[in-house]
Amino acid sequence: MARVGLNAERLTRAGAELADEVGFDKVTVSALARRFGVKDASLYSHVRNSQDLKTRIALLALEELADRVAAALAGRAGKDALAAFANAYRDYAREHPGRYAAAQLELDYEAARNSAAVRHSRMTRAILRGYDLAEPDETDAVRLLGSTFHGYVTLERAGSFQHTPRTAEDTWSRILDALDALLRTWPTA
Amino acid sequence: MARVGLNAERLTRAGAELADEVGFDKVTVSALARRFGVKDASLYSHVRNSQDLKTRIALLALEELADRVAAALAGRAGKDALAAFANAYRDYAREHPGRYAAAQLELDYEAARNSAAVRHSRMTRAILRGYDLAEPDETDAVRLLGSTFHGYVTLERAGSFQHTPRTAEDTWSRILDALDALLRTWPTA
DNA sequence: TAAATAACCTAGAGGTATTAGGCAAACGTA
DNA sequence: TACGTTTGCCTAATACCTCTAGGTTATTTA
Repeated sequence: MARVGLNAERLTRAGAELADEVGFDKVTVSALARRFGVKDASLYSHVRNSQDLKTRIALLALEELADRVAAALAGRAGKDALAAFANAYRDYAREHPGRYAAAQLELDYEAARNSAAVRHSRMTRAILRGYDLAEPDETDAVRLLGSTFHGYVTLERAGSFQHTPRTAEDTWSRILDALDALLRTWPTA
Repeated sequence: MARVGLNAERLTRAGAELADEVGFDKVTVSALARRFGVKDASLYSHVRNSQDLKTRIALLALEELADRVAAALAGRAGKDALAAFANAYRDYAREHPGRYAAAQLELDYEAARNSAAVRHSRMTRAILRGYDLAEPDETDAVRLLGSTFHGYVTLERAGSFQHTPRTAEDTWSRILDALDALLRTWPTA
């Protein structure tokens, strides 16, 4: 029988594409096998199980996203860096909804520790260097930015901003202004 | 055969409990049938299908959450109202993780329009009355608050804030301070 | 080129979603 | 109270999806 040449990496990539096409929750071992023209059982030589496959897609998405953010951040500082970071994040979510959803998968401690999630938090901290915040304010600000960006992207994708004439685009840009202003005048405890 | 006395509402409530116990994504028709000691097929007289069941749970959660927020908001204004709103939101998510996840389900336009989601956005606007923002700033602020609170609660539940000694509690309270300050001095375009 | 390895297959068990059709309990009514 | 109707729950059956065990064959390597 002709061999297709499967391996964990090809499966992960194809799984990510599938996620963007039909939604991360609809990525199944069966659907992926179908896409390669092989039987379901054949995939189990390459990935441990369905959960393992999903985790791999999540890790791939985290890496890709971190790469993009890193590229966007290069050579920028202050509000410029803030906007570049935020836009890289939002654009990725819009271009790759399935992958973005995958990146939200809850990883266990060990997996998270070794994932690009670490790069993400380091890069967020890097942005804040332009704003001169001492600990624990910096940690609080990291969490604020992470929450706001993630929350915004999630709500936008869910269509929550479609009920008023104000575009998601315009609000986004004003929110970046507002966060920049906030970081420059971070209230002391 | 003894009748258990099922109906859509009891199923929805039990489904919500199940969601809190085992996670919203693990709420299945089978699991719910098991819980009532009946066959899977029996549930289909009361809910159209699995999707319908999940939507009902989502709508229930939205109502409950709106009720809580409304109660928390009563008689408060300004930062007091902001904190009450935010805490009601976060507390609900912590007490009812499954229901909170359900409330995030993407509803179609029609369902959203008739759901408590409308009350939510009205209440968010009510908070902002204490801050004197004109349109479109008010809409932008509504979106900022929604994004930040939702994002924070989601990331906290995912364990994203467990990797540093700073508690999620402390950061939360500082973020409320920061948002309050930001709303009071919202930057003009 | 024979042995070892790896890639894919068949078979099958078990779980979930859903439809169709049946029987019996509960209810309304004469 | 008996009778018909409604409706709650059941059985049966189809269709996917997940995953394991064990086999066959293509490819690699000694």
